[in-house]
Amino acid sequence: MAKPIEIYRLLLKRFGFLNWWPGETSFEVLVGAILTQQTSWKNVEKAIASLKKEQCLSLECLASINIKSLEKLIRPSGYYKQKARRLKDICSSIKDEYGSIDKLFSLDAQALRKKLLSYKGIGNETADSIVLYAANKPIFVIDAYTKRIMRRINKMPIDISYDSLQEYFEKNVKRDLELYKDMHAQFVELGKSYCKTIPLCDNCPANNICAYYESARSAKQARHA
DNA sequence: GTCCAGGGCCTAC
DNA sequence: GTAGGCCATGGA
Repeated sequence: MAKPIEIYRLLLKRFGFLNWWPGETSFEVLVGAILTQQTSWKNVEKAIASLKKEQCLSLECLASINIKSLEKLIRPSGYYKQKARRLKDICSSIKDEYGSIDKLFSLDAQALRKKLLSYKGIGNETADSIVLYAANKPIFVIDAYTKRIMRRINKMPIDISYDSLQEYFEKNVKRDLELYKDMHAQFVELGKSYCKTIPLCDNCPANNICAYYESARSAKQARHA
């Protein structure tokens, strides 16, 4: 089994540090996390730009905006009716319960995760993305790419649960904010570039990474022999 | 024209 | 508790 940190080192060498999820504010990151569900980041950027242009990228504005206006603004991010309704409701709830994003983010990681999961429209991955990238608390984000890659490299079962895989990473990777951020980004980068929906492909660079890892391990074993 | 993206909810079994 | 359907735009 390749250790997660070893896979990460290979990816880091391949892609370089990714400085993922550039958002001007933690609130922008939170909004982006919801809008990017099953949607390419480029389309999310368009929606965020519209919100900024209308000066509505704030908890107060999104909590009170007319729903049709919001739908129009975030339309490029897809599922726009659903996302508009959920985004507005989530912002209203946060505003009523906490008054500000900072107050919400002052909860500890697990309490924050639990609170986020109680909002309709925020599931495991979105909650963890917000905890990690918006609230800056180290929690490991699992996504479809991570699952596929771990299946490919470490023969993890395809139907492994979110919680189990998260537990595996958090048990095997030193809890470090920047490491957790970049490691998830690296997995996504690899998945985006090469893995797509092919569960086990030939001539895929992910396999090169596997091969690279295997040869490195063989070399190490040879040295110790 | 077809496929799919930095998911999650609801319903049926 | 889980498989299947649904939500929808825009780029490759």
